[in-house]
Amino acid sequence: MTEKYPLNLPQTDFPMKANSATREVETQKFWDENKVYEKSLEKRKASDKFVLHDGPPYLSSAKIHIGTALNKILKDIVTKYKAQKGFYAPYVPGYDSHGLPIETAVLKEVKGGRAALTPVELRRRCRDFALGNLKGQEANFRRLGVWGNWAEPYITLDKKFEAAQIRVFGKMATAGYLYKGLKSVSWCPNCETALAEAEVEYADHVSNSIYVKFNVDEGSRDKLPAFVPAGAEVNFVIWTTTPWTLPANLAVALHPEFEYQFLQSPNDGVLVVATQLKDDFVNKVGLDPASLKLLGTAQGKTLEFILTRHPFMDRPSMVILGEHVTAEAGTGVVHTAPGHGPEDFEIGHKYKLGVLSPVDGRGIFTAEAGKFAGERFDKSNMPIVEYLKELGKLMHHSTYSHSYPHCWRCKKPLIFRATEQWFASVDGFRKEALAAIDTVQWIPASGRNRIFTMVEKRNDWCISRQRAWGVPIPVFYCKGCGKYLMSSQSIERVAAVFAVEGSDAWWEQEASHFLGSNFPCPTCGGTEYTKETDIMDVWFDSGSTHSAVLDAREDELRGSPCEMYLEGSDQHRGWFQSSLLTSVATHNRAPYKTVLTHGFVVDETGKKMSKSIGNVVDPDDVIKQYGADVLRLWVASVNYTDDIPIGKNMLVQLAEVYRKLRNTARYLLGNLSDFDPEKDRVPLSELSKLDAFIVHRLHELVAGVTEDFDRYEFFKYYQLLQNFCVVDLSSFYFDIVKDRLYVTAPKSKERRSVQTVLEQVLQVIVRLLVPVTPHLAEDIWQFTPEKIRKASTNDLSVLLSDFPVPDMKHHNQFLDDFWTEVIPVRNTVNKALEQARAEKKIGKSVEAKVLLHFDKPELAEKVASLGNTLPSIFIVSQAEVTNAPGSNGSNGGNGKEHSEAPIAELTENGLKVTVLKADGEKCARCWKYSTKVGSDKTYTDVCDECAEALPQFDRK
RNA sequence: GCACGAAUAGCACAAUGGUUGUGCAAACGCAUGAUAAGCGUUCGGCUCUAGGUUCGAGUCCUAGUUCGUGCACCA
Repeated sequence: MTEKYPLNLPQTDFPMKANSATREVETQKFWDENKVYEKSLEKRKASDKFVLHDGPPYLSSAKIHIGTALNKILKDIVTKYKAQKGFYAPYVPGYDSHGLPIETAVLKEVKGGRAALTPVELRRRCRDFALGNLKGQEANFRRLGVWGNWAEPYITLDKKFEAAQIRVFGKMATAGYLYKGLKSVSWCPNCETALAEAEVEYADHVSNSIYVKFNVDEGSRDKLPAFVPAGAEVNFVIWTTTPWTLPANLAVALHPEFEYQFLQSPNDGVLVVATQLKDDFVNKVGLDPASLKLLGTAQGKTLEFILTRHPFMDRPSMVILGEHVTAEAGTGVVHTAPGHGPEDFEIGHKYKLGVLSPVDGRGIFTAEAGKFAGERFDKSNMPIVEYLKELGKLMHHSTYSHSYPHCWRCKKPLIFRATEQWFASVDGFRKEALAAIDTVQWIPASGRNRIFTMVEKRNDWCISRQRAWGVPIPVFYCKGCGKYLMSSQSIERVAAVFAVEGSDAWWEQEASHFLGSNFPCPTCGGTEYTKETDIMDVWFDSGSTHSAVLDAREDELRGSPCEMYLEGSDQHRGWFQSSLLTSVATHNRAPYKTVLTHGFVVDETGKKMSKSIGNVVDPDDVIKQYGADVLRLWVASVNYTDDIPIGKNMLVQLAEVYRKLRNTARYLLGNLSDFDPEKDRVPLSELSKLDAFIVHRLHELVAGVTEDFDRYEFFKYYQLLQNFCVVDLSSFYFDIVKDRLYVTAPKSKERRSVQTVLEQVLQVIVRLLVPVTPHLAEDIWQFTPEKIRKASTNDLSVLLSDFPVPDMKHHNQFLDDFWTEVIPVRNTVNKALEQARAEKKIGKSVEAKVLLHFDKPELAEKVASLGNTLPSIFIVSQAEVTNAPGSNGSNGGNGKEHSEAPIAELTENGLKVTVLKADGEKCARCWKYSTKVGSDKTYTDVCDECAEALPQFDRK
């Protein structure tokens, strides 16, 4: 194009295209090399702290998934914002490195399994595996733009961490909160270990449903009601969905208050079932109701102590009473196996039935199971059913779908198994824990009830695991008397060794290595010990971070309690709870002041993500295609308290918004290339109504987003910021002001006024972008002219800058009201112009002149008050208010009567807009139409304004 | 099964009990001096359903549906 006349076109090297794949990585390198995170801490080290304590992600995989990315990004948004607000806001990332899933994953690769390795070898492999995954996860996290102390993360396998954890255990032990006991616990036969409640999840499962007859023993005949005929065969009928637990059966339970019917059947003798369940039973089993004769009824409690014969084991099974028997399903006669159910265990204890648990750790029947010995529990369901059938004890067999407990790690069905385990007695400090919950701010507030009811109802915490990869339970057994040793001194000795040698020492060294040769047993005085072989539940590891990290790194993290824990809502039963319990047990306080939770990531249709459906979004792919900032923008755009959707469609839109933000910045930078704030700023009081309005809107924006960030409602920030950029700036202010920027003399006050506003906008926006899109913010900052950077803080990195503070002196209610009325006028004018355009009467709006006639004189006056700036508001060449006092010809019109006919007319909301062809000729420079074109002697094809401006341009 | 939460345009989010809105997307157009940009117009909603309170309900109440989360599960 011919550069005939000079213009002030935008000048900037800030690229329109983000090129995120390389540019973001460069930016991150810049932050690393310049130690921006460390500098931010240094700058704030004397300030109030805001410590967000990282919940450690589990190191079972080297790649993070989208939910983990979301979590880390949320944390980073919070810490970056708090740092900008002037807080000392360190972030120490952590990793959860022990535990069953890692051990299982490692063993999968070992030929010969567990037996092929010594515990120490196995542990070394687990360690390598975990640390390898750590590398991968760290790279993933850093690529997200998350800042923090990556050089010194915390890792639960760290020696000092382990020592601290042992000391937490010690404090709980000496407080009397830990004990060893025989209980029926959830057991994963696949993982060969006990599980805590938090590790159990329910999933649909198809079980065998069987009805089995328990024949009354001859010896108990006299205990039966009198109406039972002598010599009759009497059968209590139980229902169960786990045939494999029958070998462990020791009793049948009735409800003491239920009424039981004695039914004479044609082929099965006298059947005993609860009255309430009789119809259901008859129906399910397929008996003919007419063939049954009711002999009489008896209350459950009258039938206690009757002995029945176990259907296939040579022993009696006694009738006992229990309140846990329900009338919801089955027969009201409950098969009771104390070794395989918590309720059965308790009732068994009451009746002194003993505990029979004929299943080993791998789920294989032991010799106690008789003919089923050697069989895996789940493989023996059918053989047992077949056997019952053979014996004539089976009344009915079908399948039954219900939800059933599964191991949340390996996803396989669990069993209940009575074993000796270590427990933390939640009862011992439940009251304190509940009180501590109410000292915490839960966001959203429903989290409080969630954890409260969980803690209120939870049973003792089973903290022992029969595995190798973890921190050992630091307990010794006296060889002399067999009693266990768990004193503050003995535990401290373990901690001291671990701090130096790590917990491998437990497997490498003898007990004397810890206790010395003269540590007398408090019971018998013996000095020879063996070591406990169980390790601690990993939840105890991560539950100890408040001590092992917050307290242990007090210089850096200022100790427990910290300001915030921020995790997915599943952690109410996980980390939030384990941390709370250990913190309350040792310090009688919560380890956090605020707990913020988010929901789970789902696909765009609201479905859970799963590999089998193939709707999984990989954060890596998003970053490759769009960059980390777009992913971060996604995090900021959604209301994370509920399910959080993500998908292709959303990402495309987010990328658009990102581009809009980027181009907004590019416009600002381009038009500020020649602006020196020190010399060129125009005082606020001298700005036009339009310019001052944008400053006002900017102030409103800052006030709004500050509130949003303080409430952690980032999606509101996202909306506000986007609306400001699109509605206030791009389609309104930028569009209007372009002409002034490009056309007026470089140093003219009109142009400097706009630049004054643009500079303010830039200074604010670039800072508002920091928490969510730090790469973009930094990119903008690095392309900001030196003079403008100097005008604020001239920080090396924008991440070191302060968050803008809303400034009331920029608030202007008058202008707010004014433009609230005038902007709709502009919209109406746009519609009228569009009519003319649709009829091909005009192309650009500057080809038009508009006449405005208002029903309301006040509004006419208001609009007319914009004076000669009125045409620019509509981006037309001339605009007149025809019914405002004194408006005649003063608004860019030529004062003549309009000779041409209107090319479009529109009446709307009390405003009539008439569109005419613009008066005069097109100015060769500013492209507006003017009757003054040609009036200048030097510049013969331009308008008067251009002619006036041109001499002020430097000749090139 | 119980509890809690949610449901507004294709998508993301708004709306002190008072005319359902913003952006994106889509369609059409303008422009070509923010240019792999920009602007305009248009389209798009029985605010999940059914009742109720109210002068007036997206909003409050009741019941239900769907989704989600948590808890409990049948021995």
